[in-house]
Amino acid sequence: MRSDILDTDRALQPLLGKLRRLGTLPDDDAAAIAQLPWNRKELRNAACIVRQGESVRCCTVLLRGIATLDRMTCTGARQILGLYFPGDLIDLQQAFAGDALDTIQVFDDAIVAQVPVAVFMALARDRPAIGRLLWIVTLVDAAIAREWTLNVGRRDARTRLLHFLCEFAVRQDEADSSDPDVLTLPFTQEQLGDALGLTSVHVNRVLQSLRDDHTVERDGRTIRITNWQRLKQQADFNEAYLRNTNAPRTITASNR
Amino acid sequence: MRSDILDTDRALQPLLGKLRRLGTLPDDDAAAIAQLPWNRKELRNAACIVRQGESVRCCTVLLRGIATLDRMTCTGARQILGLYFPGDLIDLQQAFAGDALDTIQVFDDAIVAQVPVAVFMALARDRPAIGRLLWIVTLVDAAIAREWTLNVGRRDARTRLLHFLCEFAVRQDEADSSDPDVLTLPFTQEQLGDALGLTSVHVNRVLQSLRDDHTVERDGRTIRITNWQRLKQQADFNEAYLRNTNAPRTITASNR
DNA sequence: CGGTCTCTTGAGCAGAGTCAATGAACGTGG
DNA sequence: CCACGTTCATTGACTCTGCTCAAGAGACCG
Repeated sequence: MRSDILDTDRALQPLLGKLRRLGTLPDDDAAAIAQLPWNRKELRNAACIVRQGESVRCCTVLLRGIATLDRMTCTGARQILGLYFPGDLIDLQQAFAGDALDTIQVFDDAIVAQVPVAVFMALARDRPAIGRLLWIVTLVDAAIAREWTLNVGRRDARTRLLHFLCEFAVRQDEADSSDPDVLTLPFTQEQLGDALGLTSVHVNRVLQSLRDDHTVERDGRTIRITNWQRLKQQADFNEAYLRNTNAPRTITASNR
Repeated sequence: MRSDILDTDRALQPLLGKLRRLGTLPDDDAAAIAQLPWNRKELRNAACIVRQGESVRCCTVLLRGIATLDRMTCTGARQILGLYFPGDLIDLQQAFAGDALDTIQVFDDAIVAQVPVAVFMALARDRPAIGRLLWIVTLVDAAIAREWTLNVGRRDARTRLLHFLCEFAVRQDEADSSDPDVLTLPFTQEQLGDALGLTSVHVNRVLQSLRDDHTVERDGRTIRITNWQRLKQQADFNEAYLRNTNAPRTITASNR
Protein backbone atom coordinates (compact mmCIF):
# COMPACT_ATOMS: atom_id res chain seq x y z
CA MET A 1 0.00 0.00 0.00
CA ARG A 2 1.47 3.34 -0.99
CA SER A 3 0.84 6.58 0.77
CA ASP A 4 -0.60 8.43 -2.20
CA ILE A 5 -3.71 6.31 -2.44
CA LEU A 6 -4.71 7.33 1.04
CA ASP A 7 -6.22 10.52 -0.24
CA THR A 8 -8.10 9.11 -3.16
CA ASP A 9 -11.38 7.30 -3.56
CA ARG A 10 -9.58 4.07 -2.87
CA ALA A 11 -8.62 5.01 0.64
CA LEU A 12 -11.42 2.97 2.20
CA GLN A 13 -10.36 -0.15 0.32
CA PRO A 14 -9.11 -1.87 3.48
CA LEU A 15 -12.62 -1.64 4.90
CA LEU A 16 -14.15 -3.01 1.72
CA GLY A 17 -11.66 -5.86 1.78
CA LYS A 18 -12.57 -6.69 5.33
CA LEU A 19 -16.31 -6.67 4.60
CA ARG A 20 -15.81 -8.86 1.53
CA ARG A 21 -13.96 -11.41 3.61
CA LEU A 22 -16.98 -11.65 5.89
CA GLY A 23 -19.70 -11.94 3.27
CA THR A 24 -21.08 -10.71 0.00
CA LEU A 25 -20.85 -7.01 -0.73
CA PRO A 26 -22.79 -5.90 -3.83
CA ASP A 27 -20.99 -3.44 -6.05
CA ASP A 28 -23.40 -0.58 -5.50
CA ASP A 29 -23.05 -0.98 -1.77
CA ALA A 30 -19.29 -1.00 -2.09
CA ALA A 31 -19.54 2.16 -4.13
CA ALA A 32 -21.71 3.78 -1.49
CA ILE A 33 -19.09 3.03 1.14
CA ALA A 34 -16.30 4.32 -1.06
CA GLN A 35 -18.23 7.56 -1.48
CA LEU A 36 -18.77 8.15 2.22
CA PRO A 37 -17.61 11.54 3.38
CA TRP A 38 -14.66 11.09 5.67
CA ASN A 39 -11.91 12.98 7.36
CA ARG A 40 -8.39 11.79 7.24
CA LYS A 41 -6.63 11.99 10.56
CA GLU A 42 -2.99 11.25 11.22
CA LEU A 43 -2.02 10.11 14.65
CA ARG A 44 1.48 10.28 15.98
CA ASN A 45 3.29 8.80 18.87
CA ALA A 46 0.73 6.51 20.43
CA ALA A 47 -2.10 9.03 20.39
CA CYS A 48 -5.55 8.15 21.66
CA ILE A 49 -8.40 7.95 19.19
CA VAL A 50 -10.98 7.77 21.92
CA ARG A 51 -10.58 8.20 25.64
CA GLN A 52 -12.67 6.43 28.25
CA GLY A 53 -15.62 8.67 29.10
CA GLU A 54 -15.40 10.95 26.08
CA SER A 55 -18.35 11.32 23.78
CA VAL A 56 -17.96 9.98 20.26
CA ARG A 57 -19.46 11.52 17.13
CA CYS A 58 -17.53 9.70 14.44
CA CYS A 59 -17.04 6.14 13.31
CA THR A 60 -13.38 5.46 12.77
CA VAL A 61 -11.84 3.18 10.17
CA LEU A 62 -8.21 2.32 10.70
CA LEU A 63 -6.35 2.80 7.43
CA ARG A 64 -2.79 2.27 8.49
CA GLY A 65 -1.15 1.17 11.70
CA ILE A 66 -2.37 -0.85 14.63
CA ALA A 67 -4.64 0.14 17.48
CA THR A 68 -5.65 -1.32 20.82
CA LEU A 69 -8.73 -1.05 22.96
CA ASP A 70 -8.17 -1.13 26.68
CA ARG A 71 -9.85 -0.64 30.02
CA MET A 72 -8.49 -0.31 33.52
CA THR A 73 -9.48 -1.71 36.89
CA CYS A 74 -9.96 0.54 39.89
CA THR A 75 -6.54 -0.50 41.13
CA GLY A 76 -4.95 0.87 37.99
CA ALA A 77 -4.21 -2.42 36.27
CA ARG A 78 -4.60 -2.16 32.53
CA GLN A 79 -6.00 -4.82 30.25
CA ILE A 80 -5.83 -4.63 26.50
CA LEU A 81 -9.14 -5.99 25.25
CA GLY A 82 -8.82 -5.83 21.51
CA LEU A 83 -6.52 -5.32 18.62
CA TYR A 84 -7.26 -3.52 15.38
CA PHE A 85 -5.66 -3.68 11.96
CA PRO A 86 -6.12 -1.64 8.79
CA GLY A 87 -9.66 -2.04 7.53
CA ASP A 88 -11.09 -2.51 11.00
CA LEU A 89 -13.86 -0.33 12.35
CA ILE A 90 -12.47 0.51 15.71
CA ASP A 91 -15.19 2.23 17.69
CA LEU A 92 -18.58 0.94 16.68
CA GLN A 93 -19.56 0.31 20.27
CA GLN A 94 -18.49 3.76 21.33
CA ALA A 95 -20.24 5.36 18.37
CA PHE A 96 -23.53 3.67 19.21
CA ALA A 97 -23.35 4.32 22.89
CA GLY A 98 -22.25 7.90 22.46
CA ASP A 99 -19.90 7.58 25.40
CA ALA A 100 -16.72 5.60 25.27
CA LEU A 101 -16.37 2.77 27.76
CA ASP A 102 -12.82 2.15 26.71
CA THR A 103 -9.76 3.89 25.48
CA ILE A 104 -8.62 3.31 21.92
CA GLN A 105 -5.02 4.04 21.21
CA VAL A 106 -2.73 3.56 18.24
CA PHE A 107 0.86 2.35 18.20
CA ASP A 108 3.46 4.73 16.99
CA ASP A 109 1.91 6.39 13.96
CA ALA A 110 -1.38 5.60 12.31
CA ILE A 111 -3.86 6.98 9.83
CA VAL A 112 -7.60 6.76 10.26
CA ALA A 113 -10.71 7.84 8.39
CA GLN A 114 -13.53 9.33 10.41
CA VAL A 115 -17.12 9.23 9.25
CA PRO A 116 -19.89 11.05 11.12
CA VAL A 117 -21.91 8.54 13.13
CA ALA A 118 -25.22 9.67 11.63
CA VAL A 119 -24.00 9.21 8.06
CA PHE A 120 -22.62 5.82 8.85
CA MET A 121 -25.77 4.65 10.59
CA ALA A 122 -27.92 5.89 7.73
CA LEU A 123 -25.84 3.80 5.36
CA ALA A 124 -26.30 0.71 7.51
CA ARG A 125 -30.03 1.39 7.71
CA ASP A 126 -30.64 2.09 4.05
CA ARG A 127 -28.50 -0.69 2.65
CA PRO A 128 -29.40 -4.02 4.21
CA ALA A 129 -26.34 -5.78 2.77
CA ILE A 130 -24.11 -3.29 4.55
CA GLY A 131 -26.17 -3.48 7.71
CA ARG A 132 -25.82 -7.22 7.65
CA LEU A 133 -22.05 -7.11 7.12
CA LEU A 134 -21.55 -4.62 9.93
CA TRP A 135 -23.56 -6.87 12.18
CA ILE A 136 -21.29 -9.75 11.20
CA VAL A 137 -18.24 -7.59 11.92
CA THR A 138 -19.61 -7.08 15.42
CA LEU A 139 -20.39 -10.77 15.85
CA VAL A 140 -16.81 -11.63 14.94
CA ASP A 141 -15.54 -8.95 17.34
CA ALA A 142 -17.55 -10.58 20.08
CA ALA A 143 -16.21 -14.01 19.16
CA ILE A 144 -12.68 -12.65 19.34
CA ALA A 145 -13.34 -11.12 22.74
CA ARG A 146 -14.63 -14.46 23.97
CA GLU A 147 -11.56 -16.25 22.66
CA TRP A 148 -9.45 -13.75 24.57
CA THR A 149 -11.38 -14.56 27.73
CA LEU A 150 -10.68 -18.23 27.18
CA ASN A 151 -7.05 -17.45 26.50
CA VAL A 152 -6.58 -15.41 29.64
CA GLY A 153 -8.79 -17.60 31.79
CA ARG A 154 -7.62 -21.08 30.97
CA ARG A 155 -4.32 -21.16 29.14
CA ASP A 156 -0.91 -20.99 30.81
CA ALA A 157 1.40 -18.10 30.05
CA ARG A 158 3.32 -19.86 27.31
CA THR A 159 0.29 -21.09 25.39
CA ARG A 160 -1.41 -17.76 25.94
CA LEU A 161 1.42 -15.84 24.38
CA LEU A 162 1.68 -18.23 21.45
CA HIS A 163 -2.06 -17.97 20.87
CA PHE A 164 -1.79 -14.22 20.82
CA LEU A 165 1.03 -14.42 18.28
CA CYS A 166 -1.08 -16.66 16.08
CA GLU A 167 -4.01 -14.29 16.11
CA PHE A 168 -1.69 -11.40 15.39
CA ALA A 169 -0.12 -13.27 12.49
CA VAL A 170 -3.41 -14.19 10.87
CA ARG A 171 -4.99 -10.77 11.25
CA GLN A 172 -1.85 -8.96 10.19
CA ASP A 173 -1.64 -11.18 7.14
CA GLU A 174 -5.26 -10.55 6.22
CA ALA A 175 -4.85 -6.82 6.51
CA ASP A 176 -1.52 -6.60 4.77
CA SER A 177 -0.30 -9.64 2.91
CA SER A 178 3.44 -9.27 3.04
CA ASP A 179 5.49 -12.13 4.45
CA PRO A 180 3.12 -13.99 6.75
CA ASP A 181 5.94 -15.65 8.67
CA VAL A 182 7.58 -12.47 9.87
CA LEU A 183 5.81 -10.48 12.52
CA THR A 184 6.94 -7.10 13.66
CA LEU A 185 5.19 -6.64 16.93
CA PRO A 186 4.64 -3.02 17.85
CA PHE A 187 4.24 -3.96 21.52
CA THR A 188 6.59 -3.48 24.38
CA GLN A 189 6.76 -6.45 26.69
CA GLU A 190 4.69 -4.52 29.16
CA GLN A 191 1.97 -4.05 26.57
CA LEU A 192 2.10 -7.72 25.69
CA GLY A 193 1.58 -8.39 29.37
CA ASP A 194 -1.39 -6.03 29.42
CA ALA A 195 -2.94 -7.93 26.53
CA LEU A 196 -2.32 -11.31 28.14
CA GLY A 197 -3.03 -10.62 31.79
CA LEU A 198 0.64 -11.10 32.69
CA THR A 199 3.42 -8.91 33.99
CA SER A 200 6.16 -7.65 31.72
CA VAL A 201 8.72 -9.60 33.71
CA HIS A 202 6.94 -12.83 33.09
CA VAL A 203 6.41 -12.03 29.41
CA ASN A 204 10.14 -11.52 29.15
CA ARG A 205 10.83 -14.92 30.64
CA VAL A 206 8.32 -16.69 28.45
CA LEU A 207 9.74 -15.03 25.34
CA GLN A 208 13.16 -16.19 26.32
CA SER A 209 12.02 -19.74 26.81
CA LEU A 210 10.38 -19.64 23.38
CA ARG A 211 13.66 -18.58 21.86
CA ASP A 212 15.53 -21.27 23.75
CA ASP A 213 12.98 -23.80 22.51
CA HIS A 214 13.35 -22.62 18.94
CA THR A 215 9.58 -22.33 18.88
CA VAL A 216 10.01 -18.94 17.25
CA GLU A 217 13.06 -16.98 16.19
CA ARG A 218 13.14 -13.61 17.77
CA ASP A 219 15.22 -10.52 17.27
CA GLY A 220 14.00 -7.64 19.37
CA ARG A 221 10.37 -7.13 18.45
CA THR A 222 10.58 -9.04 15.21
CA ILE A 223 9.46 -12.60 15.32
CA ARG A 224 9.91 -15.21 12.64
CA ILE A 225 7.64 -18.19 12.59
CA THR A 226 9.59 -21.23 11.48
CA ASN A 227 6.89 -23.85 11.65
CA TRP A 228 3.36 -22.52 11.45
CA GLN A 229 1.64 -25.88 11.91
CA ARG A 230 3.61 -26.68 15.02
CA LEU A 231 3.08 -23.19 16.38
CA LYS A 232 -0.68 -23.41 15.86
CA GLN A 233 -0.76 -26.71 17.64
CA GLN A 234 1.27 -25.52 20.60
CA ALA A 235 -0.83 -22.37 20.78
CA ASP A 236 -4.11 -24.31 20.76
CA PHE A 237 -5.04 -21.97 17.93
CA ASN A 238 -7.91 -22.49 15.52
CA GLU A 239 -8.66 -19.46 13.40
CA ALA A 240 -12.33 -20.34 12.96
CA TYR A 241 -13.28 -17.68 15.49
CA LEU A 242 -11.80 -14.97 13.28
CA ARG A 243 -14.03 -15.82 10.36
CA ASN A 244 -17.63 -16.00 9.39
CA THR A 245 -17.65 -19.58 8.18
CA ASN A 246 -20.48 -18.91 5.76
CA ALA A 247 -18.40 -16.37 3.89
CA PRO A 248 -16.41 -17.35 0.80
CA ARG A 249 -13.00 -18.57 1.88
CA THR A 250 -9.94 -16.81 0.65
CA ILE A 251 -6.85 -18.92 0.81
CA THR A 252 -3.68 -16.96 1.41
CA ALA A 253 -0.75 -19.29 1.79
CA SER A 254 -0.90 -23.00 1.15
CA ASN A 255 0.92 -23.92 4.33
CA ARG A 256 -1.68 -22.23 6.50
CA MET B 1 -44.45 -14.89 34.71
CA ARG B 2 -46.82 -17.80 34.58
CA SER B 3 -46.41 -20.85 32.47
CA ASP B 4 -49.62 -20.45 30.49
CA ILE B 5 -48.51 -17.33 28.68
CA LEU B 6 -45.59 -19.22 27.18
CA ASP B 7 -47.80 -20.62 24.47
CA THR B 8 -49.52 -17.42 23.53
CA ASP B 9 -48.60 -14.44 21.41
CA ARG B 10 -46.99 -12.89 24.41
CA ALA B 11 -44.36 -15.58 24.74
CA LEU B 12 -41.69 -13.48 23.05
CA GLN B 13 -42.27 -10.58 25.44
CA PRO B 14 -38.93 -11.09 27.19
CA LEU B 15 -37.18 -10.48 23.88
CA LEU B 16 -39.24 -7.36 23.22
CA GLY B 17 -38.40 -6.12 26.70
CA LYS B 18 -34.74 -6.63 26.11
CA LEU B 19 -34.82 -4.80 22.78
CA ARG B 20 -36.76 -1.91 24.29
CA ARG B 21 -34.14 -1.54 26.98
CA LEU B 22 -31.52 -1.10 24.29
CA GLY B 23 -33.30 1.39 22.06
CA THR B 24 -36.53 2.37 20.41
CA LEU B 25 -38.74 -0.36 19.04
CA PRO B 26 -41.67 0.91 16.92
CA ASP B 27 -44.97 -0.83 17.56
CA ASP B 28 -45.26 -2.37 14.11
CA ASP B 29 -41.78 -3.84 14.46
CA ALA B 30 -42.67 -5.21 17.86
CA ALA B 31 -45.76 -6.75 16.34
CA ALA B 32 -43.69 -8.32 13.58
CA ILE B 33 -41.44 -9.94 16.17
CA ALA B 34 -44.40 -11.15 18.19
CA GLN B 35 -45.77 -12.77 15.05
CA LEU B 36 -42.61 -14.64 14.17
CA PRO B 37 -43.14 -18.34 13.69
CA TRP B 38 -41.37 -20.18 16.45
CA ASN B 39 -41.08 -23.55 18.03
CA ARG B 40 -41.24 -23.98 21.72
CA LYS B 41 -38.62 -26.31 23.08
CA GLU B 42 -38.31 -27.48 26.64
CA LEU B 43 -34.91 -28.46 27.87
CA ARG B 44 -34.33 -30.60 30.90
CA ASN B 45 -31.44 -31.39 33.08
CA ALA B 46 -28.67 -29.21 31.70
CA ALA B 47 -29.31 -30.06 28.06
CA CYS B 48 -27.26 -28.50 25.28
CA ILE B 49 -28.95 -26.11 22.91
CA VAL B 50 -26.01 -26.09 20.55
CA ARG B 51 -22.90 -28.23 20.59
CA GLN B 52 -19.52 -27.10 19.38
CA GLY B 53 -19.18 -28.08 15.72
CA GLU B 54 -22.87 -28.65 15.04
CA SER B 55 -24.63 -26.76 12.32
CA VAL B 56 -27.29 -24.31 13.39
CA ARG B 57 -30.51 -23.59 11.52
CA CYS B 58 -32.47 -21.73 14.14
CA CYS B 59 -32.11 -18.58 16.17
CA THR B 60 -32.90 -19.28 19.78
CA VAL B 61 -34.55 -16.95 22.27
CA LEU B 62 -34.29 -17.97 25.88
CA LEU B 63 -37.74 -17.68 27.46
CA ARG B 64 -37.12 -19.16 30.85
CA GLY B 65 -34.06 -20.37 32.69
CA ILE B 66 -30.39 -19.53 32.37
CA ALA B 67 -27.88 -20.64 29.76
CA THR B 68 -24.12 -20.51 29.36
CA LEU B 69 -21.83 -20.41 26.39
CA ASP B 70 -18.53 -22.20 26.79
CA ARG B 71 -15.47 -23.35 24.94
CA MET B 72 -12.67 -25.72 25.87
CA THR B 73 -8.92 -25.65 25.45
CA CYS B 74 -7.07 -28.56 23.89
CA THR B 75 -6.07 -29.66 27.39
CA GLY B 76 -9.71 -30.05 28.35
CA ALA B 77 -10.02 -26.96 30.52
CA ARG B 78 -13.41 -25.38 30.22
CA GLN B 79 -14.16 -21.68 30.23
CA ILE B 80 -17.64 -20.27 30.45
CA LEU B 81 -17.68 -17.27 28.11
CA GLY B 82 -21.15 -15.91 28.44
CA LEU B 83 -24.31 -16.00 30.42
CA TYR B 84 -27.85 -15.72 29.10
CA PHE B 85 -31.11 -14.75 30.75
CA PRO B 86 -34.72 -14.81 29.57
CA GLY B 87 -35.12 -12.50 26.61
CA ASP B 88 -31.58 -13.06 25.38
CA LEU B 89 -30.83 -14.26 21.90
CA ILE B 90 -28.38 -16.97 22.63
CA ASP B 91 -26.87 -18.11 19.37
CA LEU B 92 -26.72 -15.24 16.90
CA GLN B 93 -23.07 -15.89 16.15
CA GLN B 94 -23.70 -19.57 15.57
CA ALA B 95 -26.73 -18.85 13.44
CA PHE B 96 -24.77 -16.52 11.16
CA ALA B 97 -21.75 -18.73 10.90
CA GLY B 98 -23.79 -21.85 10.33
CA ASP B 99 -21.39 -23.85 12.48
CA ALA B 100 -21.20 -23.47 16.21
CA LEU B 101 -17.84 -22.45 17.67
CA ASP B 102 -19.10 -22.96 21.17
CA THR B 103 -21.42 -25.05 23.21
CA ILE B 104 -24.55 -23.48 24.64
CA GLN B 105 -26.06 -25.22 27.58
CA VAL B 106 -28.89 -24.49 29.96
CA PHE B 107 -28.99 -24.95 33.71
CA ASP B 108 -31.47 -27.40 35.07
CA ASP B 109 -34.62 -26.77 33.06
CA ALA B 110 -35.27 -24.07 30.52
CA ILE B 111 -37.67 -23.10 27.79
CA VAL B 112 -36.61 -21.58 24.50
CA ALA B 113 -38.23 -20.38 21.30
CA GLN B 114 -36.58 -21.30 18.05
CA VAL B 115 -37.01 -19.25 14.89
CA PRO B 116 -35.64 -20.40 11.54
CA VAL B 117 -32.48 -18.43 10.75
CA ALA B 118 -33.77 -17.34 7.34
CA VAL B 119 -36.98 -15.91 8.77
CA PHE B 120 -35.09 -14.11 11.47
CA MET B 121 -32.54 -12.64 9.08
CA ALA B 122 -35.28 -11.51 6.72
CA LEU B 123 -36.89 -9.64 9.58
CA ALA B 124 -33.63 -7.92 10.44
CA ARG B 125 -33.14 -7.02 6.79
CA ASP B 126 -36.62 -5.74 6.07
CA ARG B 127 -37.06 -3.77 9.27
CA PRO B 128 -34.17 -1.40 9.86
CA ALA B 129 -35.21 -0.62 13.42
CA ILE B 130 -35.01 -4.30 14.28
CA GLY B 131 -31.74 -4.72 12.39
CA ARG B 132 -30.34 -1.83 14.34
CA LEU B 133 -31.46 -3.21 17.69
CA LEU B 134 -30.04 -6.63 16.95
CA TRP B 135 -26.78 -4.99 16.04
CA ILE B 136 -26.82 -3.18 19.36
CA VAL B 137 -27.55 -6.47 21.14
CA THR B 138 -24.41 -7.84 19.55
CA LEU B 139 -22.38 -4.76 20.44
CA VAL B 140 -23.42 -5.14 24.07
CA ASP B 141 -22.57 -8.85 23.94
CA ALA B 142 -19.11 -7.92 22.74
CA ALA B 143 -18.75 -5.31 25.48
CA ILE B 144 -19.70 -7.91 28.06
CA ALA B 145 -17.17 -10.35 26.67
CA ARG B 146 -14.49 -7.68 26.93
CA GLU B 147 -15.43 -6.92 30.50
CA TRP B 148 -15.06 -10.63 31.23
CA THR B 149 -11.59 -10.57 29.72
CA LEU B 150 -10.69 -7.68 31.99
CA ASN B 151 -12.19 -9.48 34.94
CA VAL B 152 -10.29 -12.69 34.35
CA GLY B 153 -7.11 -10.97 33.23
CA ARG B 154 -6.61 -8.30 35.83
CA ARG B 155 -8.75 -8.80 38.90
CA ASP B 156 -7.85 -11.05 41.81
CA ALA B 157 -10.06 -13.98 42.68
CA ARG B 158 -12.11 -12.15 45.27
CA THR B 159 -12.86 -9.09 43.16
CA ARG B 160 -13.46 -11.30 40.16
CA LEU B 161 -16.09 -13.32 41.94
CA LEU B 162 -17.78 -10.22 43.32
CA HIS B 163 -17.83 -8.65 39.88
CA PHE B 164 -19.45 -11.74 38.49
CA LEU B 165 -22.08 -11.61 41.21
CA CYS B 166 -22.82 -8.00 40.38
CA GLU B 167 -23.29 -8.73 36.70
CA PHE B 168 -25.48 -11.67 37.56
CA ALA B 169 -27.57 -9.55 39.91
CA VAL B 170 -28.13 -6.77 37.41
CA ARG B 171 -28.95 -9.03 34.48
CA GLN B 172 -31.12 -11.29 36.55
CA ASP B 173 -32.99 -8.28 37.83
CA GLU B 174 -33.51 -6.90 34.33
CA ALA B 175 -34.83 -10.18 33.05
CA ASP B 176 -37.01 -10.95 36.04
CA SER B 177 -37.63 -8.24 38.53
CA SER B 178 -38.25 -10.10 41.73
CA ASP B 179 -36.15 -9.23 44.77
CA PRO B 180 -32.94 -7.77 43.37
CA ASP B 181 -30.99 -8.45 46.55
CA VAL B 182 -31.48 -12.19 46.60
CA LEU B 183 -29.64 -14.22 44.01
CA THR B 184 -30.18 -17.88 43.52
CA LEU B 185 -27.15 -18.96 41.60
CA PRO B 186 -27.73 -22.04 39.49
CA PHE B 187 -23.99 -22.74 39.39
CA THR B 188 -21.98 -25.32 41.20
CA GLN B 189 -18.72 -24.02 42.55
CA GLU B 190 -16.97 -25.82 39.73
CA GLN B 191 -19.05 -23.94 37.17
CA LEU B 192 -18.36 -20.67 38.94
CA GLY B 193 -14.69 -21.53 38.62
CA ASP B 194 -15.15 -22.21 34.92
CA ALA B 195 -16.71 -18.81 34.48
CA LEU B 196 -13.98 -17.07 36.44
CA GLY B 197 -10.88 -18.92 35.37
CA LEU B 198 -10.46 -20.42 38.84
CA THR B 199 -10.63 -23.89 40.34
CA SER B 200 -13.61 -25.04 42.33
CA VAL B 201 -11.44 -25.40 45.42
CA HIS B 202 -10.39 -21.81 45.23
CA VAL B 203 -13.93 -20.62 44.57
CA ASN B 204 -14.98 -22.43 47.71
CA ARG B 205 -12.34 -20.65 49.75
CA VAL B 206 -13.18 -17.25 48.35
CA LEU B 207 -16.87 -17.79 49.01
CA GLN B 208 -16.08 -18.69 52.59
CA SER B 209 -13.99 -15.60 53.08
CA LEU B 210 -16.85 -13.50 51.69
CA ARG B 211 -19.17 -15.02 54.22
CA ASP B 212 -16.65 -14.47 57.02
CA ASP B 213 -16.33 -10.86 55.87
CA HIS B 214 -20.08 -10.40 55.84
CA THR B 215 -19.67 -9.04 52.33
CA VAL B 216 -22.59 -11.23 51.30
CA GLU B 217 -24.83 -13.57 53.22
CA ARG B 218 -24.81 -17.02 51.76
CA ASP B 219 -26.87 -20.10 52.29
CA GLY B 220 -25.98 -22.83 49.86
CA ARG B 221 -26.43 -21.36 46.40
CA THR B 222 -28.58 -18.50 47.57
CA ILE B 223 -26.83 -15.23 48.11
CA ARG B 224 -28.25 -12.17 49.76
CA ILE B 225 -26.71 -8.82 49.03
CA THR B 226 -26.77 -6.69 52.14
CA ASN B 227 -25.13 -3.57 50.84
CA TRP B 228 -25.28 -3.09 47.11
CA GLN B 229 -23.23 0.09 47.01
CA ARG B 230 -20.41 -1.44 49.01
CA LEU B 231 -20.54 -4.61 46.94
CA LYS B 232 -20.31 -2.66 43.69
CA GLN B 233 -17.36 -0.78 44.99
CA GLN B 234 -15.51 -3.85 46.18
CA ALA B 235 -16.29 -5.59 42.91
CA ASP B 236 -15.00 -2.69 40.80
CA PHE B 237 -18.35 -2.95 39.06
CA ASN B 238 -19.85 -0.33 36.79
CA GLU B 239 -22.88 -1.49 34.89
CA ALA B 240 -22.34 0.88 31.98
CA TYR B 241 -21.01 -1.96 29.86
CA LEU B 242 -24.33 -3.77 30.11
CA ARG B 243 -26.25 -0.91 28.59
CA ASN B 244 -26.49 1.12 25.48
CA THR B 245 -26.09 4.51 27.06
CA ASN B 246 -28.12 6.19 24.34
CA ALA B 247 -31.17 4.14 25.19
CA PRO B 248 -33.83 5.43 27.56
CA ARG B 249 -32.90 4.53 31.12
CA THR B 250 -35.22 2.42 33.17
CA ILE B 251 -34.73 2.80 36.86
CA THR B 252 -35.47 -0.32 38.86
CA ALA B 253 -34.64 0.22 42.50
CA SER B 254 -33.70 3.52 44.00
CA ASN B 255 -30.74 2.14 45.91
CA ARG B 256 -29.08 0.93 42.72
C1' DC C 1 26.20 13.56 28.58
C1' DG C 2 22.33 12.77 31.31
C1' DG C 3 17.50 11.18 31.11
C1' DT C 4 14.08 8.00 29.86
C1' DC C 5 12.35 3.79 28.24
C1' DT C 6 12.77 -0.92 27.64
C1' DC C 7 14.76 -5.28 28.38
C1' DT C 8 16.98 -8.49 31.40
C1' DT C 9 18.12 -10.95 35.55
C1' DG C 10 17.90 -12.46 40.41
C1' DA C 11 15.78 -13.46 44.89
C1' DG C 12 11.97 -14.16 47.44
C1' DC C 13 6.98 -14.41 47.92
C1' DA C 14 2.06 -15.50 47.48
C1' DG C 15 -2.09 -16.43 45.17
C1' DA C 16 -4.05 -20.02 43.19
C1' DG C 17 -3.57 -24.89 41.74
C1' DT C 18 -3.20 -30.01 42.71
C1' DC C 19 -4.17 -34.03 45.00
C1' DA C 20 -6.68 -36.44 48.16
C1' DA C 21 -9.91 -37.48 51.70
C1' DT C 22 -14.20 -36.65 54.18
C1' DG C 23 -18.99 -35.26 54.64
C1' DA C 24 -23.54 -33.73 53.35
C1' DA C 25 -27.45 -33.95 50.37
C1' DC C 26 -30.17 -36.16 47.21
C1' DG C 27 -32.31 -39.56 44.21
C1' DT C 28 -33.31 -44.21 43.13
C1' DG C 29 -34.13 -48.93 43.17
C1' DG C 30 -34.97 -52.74 46.05
C1' DC D 1 -37.66 -47.20 54.58
C1' DC D 2 -32.97 -48.24 53.81
C1' DA D 3 -28.65 -48.97 51.18
C1' DC D 4 -26.13 -47.32 47.69
C1' DG D 5 -24.24 -44.33 44.17
C1' DT D 6 -23.58 -39.82 42.65
C1' DT D 7 -22.76 -35.14 42.87
C1' DC D 8 -21.22 -31.17 45.49
C1' DA D 9 -19.08 -28.78 49.20
C1' DT D 10 -15.38 -28.61 52.34
C1' DT D 11 -10.80 -29.09 54.28
C1' DG D 12 -5.78 -29.94 54.63
C1' DA D 13 -1.12 -30.32 52.96
C1' DC D 14 1.81 -29.34 49.59
C1' DT D 15 3.35 -27.35 45.07
C1' DC D 16 4.19 -24.13 41.55
C1' DT D 17 3.16 -20.61 38.28
C1' DG D 18 3.48 -16.16 37.95
C1' DC D 19 4.06 -11.71 40.82
C1' DT D 20 6.85 -8.20 43.42
C1' DC D 21 10.71 -5.68 44.22
C1' DA D 22 15.01 -4.20 42.89
C1' DA D 23 18.97 -3.41 40.30
C1' DG D 24 21.72 -3.25 36.14
C1' DA D 25 22.40 -2.93 31.04
C1' DG D 26 21.36 -1.24 26.41
C1' DA D 27 19.35 1.86 23.28
C1' DC D 28 17.85 6.10 21.95
C1' DC D 29 17.26 11.08 22.10
C1' DG D 30 17.62 15.83 22.95
